[in-house]
Amino acid sequence: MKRTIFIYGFAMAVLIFILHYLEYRLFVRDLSVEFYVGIVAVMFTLLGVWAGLRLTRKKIVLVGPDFILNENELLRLEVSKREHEVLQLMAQGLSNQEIADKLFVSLNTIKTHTSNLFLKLEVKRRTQAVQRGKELRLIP
Amino acid sequence: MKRTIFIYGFAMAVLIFILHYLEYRLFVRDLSVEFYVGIVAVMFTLLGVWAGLRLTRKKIVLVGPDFILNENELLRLEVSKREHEVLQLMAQGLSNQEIADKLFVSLNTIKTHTSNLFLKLEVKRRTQAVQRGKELRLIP
DNA sequence: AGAAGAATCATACTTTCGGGTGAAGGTTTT
DNA sequence: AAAACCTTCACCCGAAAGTATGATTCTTCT
Repeated sequence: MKRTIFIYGFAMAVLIFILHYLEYRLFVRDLSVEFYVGIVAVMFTLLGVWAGLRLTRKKIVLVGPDFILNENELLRLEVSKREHEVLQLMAQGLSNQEIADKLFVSLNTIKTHTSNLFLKLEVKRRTQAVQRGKELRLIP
Repeated sequence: MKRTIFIYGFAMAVLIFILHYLEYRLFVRDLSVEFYVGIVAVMFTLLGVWAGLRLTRKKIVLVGPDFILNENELLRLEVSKREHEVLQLMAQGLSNQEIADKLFVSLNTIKTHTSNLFLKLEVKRRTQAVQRGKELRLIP
C-alpha cells in the first residue's frame, strides 16, 4: 500500500519533469497546452488503471481469511461436535485412517461418523461433504 | 465496453474544455502550466481507476464470482486441458464414473487423468487435489 | 434413576479410488 | 518422417471409502 502510493507519486513527479524537459528543451513552446494536457491525461489514465487494479487486488486477498462458523446450520442439521471435527479433518484431505489416528479412535468409528455426516449433509461422497460444508459455512 | 470507451472519451473532452474555460475566463493565465498538468493528472488518474475497475469487473463476472484462473500454474505444472476439466468436475464432488459419463469417455480414461493429475499436483487423494487446485487458483 | 443422545467399536459386504503397466490413435513440433 | 505429447482405453490388484446392523460405554437432561 505504502509502496503503491510512493511509486505513484514518484511516477507523477517524473512525468511532470519529463513534460517540462520536452517543453523547454525540444519544442520550445511550439506546441499548445492541449498537447501537454493530452499526454498527461493518457499517461495518468494508464497509471490510474494500474493503481486501481493494485488496490482492488489487495482487497480480494484480504477477503480470503475470514470465516464465521454458522452454528445455526450445525444445530439445524443436528451435526454433533465430533462429526464436525471429522468434517474439518476431512476437508484437509485426510483419509479416514489418518483422521482416526489424529483423534485416537478406531477407523470404524470414523467410518460411522462420516456415514452419519453424509446422511445429515445429504451427500454421498466426502468431496461433496466438504463442498457442502463450505457452502453452509460449517468449515472455512 | 463501447459505452465505457464512449463515456471515457466524452469525459476527456469535457475536462479539457473545463480547463480551457478556467484558464481563459477566471485565472487569466495567472497560474503556471504545472497547476493545470496537476489537475489533469489527478482527474485522469481517477478516471483511469474507474475505467480499469469497469473493464476488469466485467472480465471477472464472465468467469464467475471473483475467480481468476492462474494459467501460469497450469503451464508450470504441465496440467493439460482435459486434466483441468477433470479437476473441475472432481471439485464438484463427482465420482470418476460420473465424470466419465459427463465427458462421454470411459471410466478408465478418467482414472488415468486423475492419476496423472495427482502426480502433477503432488497429492494422494482427490480431496487434496481439490484443495491444492483452489490454492493454486486452478479452479474457483 | 432412567431415557436420550453421543461416542465408541465391531463385523461383513459392496463400491469407489488409486497405482502400475501397456498400448493405440491423434496432434503438434522438430 | 520422427519425436513428443495428449487422449483414449484396458486389465489387474490392493487400499480406501461407504453401507448396514448391532452393541457397549458415557454423558446429559429430565
